[in-house]
Amino acid sequence: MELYAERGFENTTVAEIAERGGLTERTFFRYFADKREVLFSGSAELSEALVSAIANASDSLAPIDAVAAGVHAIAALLDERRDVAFARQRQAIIAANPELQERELIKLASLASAMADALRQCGVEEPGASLVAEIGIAIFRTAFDRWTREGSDEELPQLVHESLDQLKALTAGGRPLAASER
Amino acid sequence: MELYAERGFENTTVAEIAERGGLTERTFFRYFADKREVLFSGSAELSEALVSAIANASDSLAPIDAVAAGVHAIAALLDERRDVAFARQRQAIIAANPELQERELIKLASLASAMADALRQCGVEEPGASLVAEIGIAIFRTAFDRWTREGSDEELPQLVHESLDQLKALTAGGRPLAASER
DNA sequence: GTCTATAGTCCGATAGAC
DNA sequence: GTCTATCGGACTATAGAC
Repeated sequence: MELYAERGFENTTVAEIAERGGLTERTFFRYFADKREVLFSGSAELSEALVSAIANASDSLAPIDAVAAGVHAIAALLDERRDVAFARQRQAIIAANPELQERELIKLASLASAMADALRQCGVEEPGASLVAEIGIAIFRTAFDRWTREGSDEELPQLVHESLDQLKALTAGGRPLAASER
Repeated sequence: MELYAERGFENTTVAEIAERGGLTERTFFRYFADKREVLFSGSAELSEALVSAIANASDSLAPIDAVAAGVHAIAALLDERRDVAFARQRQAIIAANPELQERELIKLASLASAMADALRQCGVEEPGASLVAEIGIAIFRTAFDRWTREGSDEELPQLVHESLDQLKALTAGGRPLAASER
């Protein structure tokens, strides 16, 4: 994090990271599959929190609300685990580099996939499970973006709640499409 | 495509691609930023179709239906441009390699971003514009996945329509969450 | 821990199109 | 004469094989 923040991700070599950490280059690659992965090591924990929250959600909840419970679990974890300043610095590093954005997106896709699995366990059928899981990620992304944006001082779980309400309003739909518009 | 399909993406060198194309390695890199980009060169065209469909959509449409019009435009383009067999082979190559999946995700994110811009032009406010754009991508992904899956013979625009209907049903929501469940 | 293939960049040369 | 396309070779860092 220090090196990436100081001189940027692509101007940092693995040799430099290893040196500052007091190990060899080879040992770095034993712990992290590649240079990007250092910034994403906490994602397995998020996935577990997400899945267990959905599994424990009442079956009487609509799928979208089960997803909301899962996203709230992630939000609570992030909100407590480390401060906003940390998340902001990390996001700034990622925003400055397309390779890191790619890695972030695939981590989020993996969260979506875990979420879809959990929903199927609760009896939600495909392709609904995958679809609503993607929507869960969209809610999370929107809330997280606002959380890390300078100037916002709301707490993450609250922002998640707001995004969910917005989603419900936005997807309510207006008049149906005429055939010519499809 | 041929080489990637024959021996896999990571077992193909740029030198081999260049040789089969009758150019040098250096020239390959003039046209494509990296080895992955060859598979994603058509995405700018999709983005243009998406944006202009949204810009031309009636302002009386709800945001979600404007997005639906955009996604339908992409679907129509893909459905006409090349056959399903082509899309299937391409998807199989991508599915076999995480690096390619990363690239695909960032291309889709770029589509979402273009869609959010177009929605803001039509007067949709943030963060709603970004949120509903993400949802548009989720609809597209779901429909496209089913389209390229072996055994399905429905046309892409029809699958998009089905995914949209599903989404509306799924996000309708059940009972509201109690505070303890958030 | 050592060794190596390969992606991708930099600098520069050349040649044809308009 | 300017612009653009191809090419050559040297170079570095990543990442994988052993």
